[in-house]
Amino acid sequence: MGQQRGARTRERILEATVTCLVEHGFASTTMQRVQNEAGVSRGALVHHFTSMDELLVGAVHHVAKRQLDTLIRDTPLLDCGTQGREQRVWLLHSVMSGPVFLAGLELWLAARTNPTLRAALVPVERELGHEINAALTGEDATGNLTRFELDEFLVTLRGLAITSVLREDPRVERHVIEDWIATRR
Amino acid sequence: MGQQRGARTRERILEATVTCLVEHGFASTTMQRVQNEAGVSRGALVHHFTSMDELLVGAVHHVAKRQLDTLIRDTPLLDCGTQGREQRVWLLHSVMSGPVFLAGLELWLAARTNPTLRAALVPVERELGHEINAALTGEDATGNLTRFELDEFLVTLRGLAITSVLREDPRVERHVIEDWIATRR
DNA sequence: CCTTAAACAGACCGAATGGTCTGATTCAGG
DNA sequence: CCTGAATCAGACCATTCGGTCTGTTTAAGG
Repeated sequence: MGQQRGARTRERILEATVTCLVEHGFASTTMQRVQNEAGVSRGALVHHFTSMDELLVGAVHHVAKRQLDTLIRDTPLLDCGTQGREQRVWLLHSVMSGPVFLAGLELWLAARTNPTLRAALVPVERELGHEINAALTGEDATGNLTRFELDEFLVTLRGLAITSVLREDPRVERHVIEDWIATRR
Repeated sequence: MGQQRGARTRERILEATVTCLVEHGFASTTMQRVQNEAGVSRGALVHHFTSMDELLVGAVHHVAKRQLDTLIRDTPLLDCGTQGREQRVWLLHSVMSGPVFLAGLELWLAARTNPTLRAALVPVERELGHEINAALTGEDATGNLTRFELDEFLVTLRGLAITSVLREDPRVERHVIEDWIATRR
């Protein structure tokens, strides 16, 4: 059972990192804040992540894992046909929104000017993209999206996320998504 | 003539701030870096912007001004009809991309967790939105966009910006925009 | 039980940060 | 020319940062 102890505090730390990213933003996510939020000592934090960059890389993987989890959890529920098509769109929206995605967004933008973070985020995001692609696109099952539709809709979802950062307006969000569905039927 | 001296260094500082935001990101945009980039002393920097928040608020206005400048510079060149419609889309794209917009994006996301920055950015962005709205939408001139189309396209542009942060792929960008034009004609 | 390595606690450090303070310099108005 | 406000220069400071280090606890294997 003791095998789990280290893994559990590691999880606590990563979860605390996500919380800090969401509540304080990337610039104010410090080791001090993370260890306070996680309720661990400096020694524990440093034992699992020897540097700040390493912690952030860990957060990248953690966020991707969380997103992938919700994806594979809800994928089996999808129908076929037009109805399933809408379900896919809203499933994507659920994966690409909420606190976890917000933390990912902070990391995403920070990765632009942080080489280490970028080197970690690019392949992770690529793989997540592949998973999404495998789950929601294809020509066999009716209701699936095309590859381009997927990429395009991901762009829209990112735009919605960054937009709603300053203006919290669920109606516009809903409207844009419904219009996206309507225009490519 | 001396009236201009202060204004000129102030401009240098703001321009340096934008440069730092683009090259190092929000988290690594420090007063030290800004004064080095601007080539001014700490005294000069502090004289014009008494705090970091004030500097960032100044940067917000500066970025908005720069964007508005390119907008009103190119607006008179617009045609009417279908052709003008495409021109409007690409004009919007030129306003919502490039280094200046990237700096704005850093400020935008940082404003989420920085109350001072948020309080400054929200009204500025609203006014810029009004200017864009007045210039490119309406029912009188053929080729103009509807209000909703504008909001929707701005979402797409923000999504493209955040997407191309990690994957620099002009073809996808171009493809998405052209598809946007094609689907709502 | 005993040993050993993993896991953790917390004091400590140099560097960097935002911000203050005292002077020097510039320059417009009288 | 003189005066005073605006502008700038740069030393200085308290705090916080990421990171190191030493010592203690925990728990698994022999």
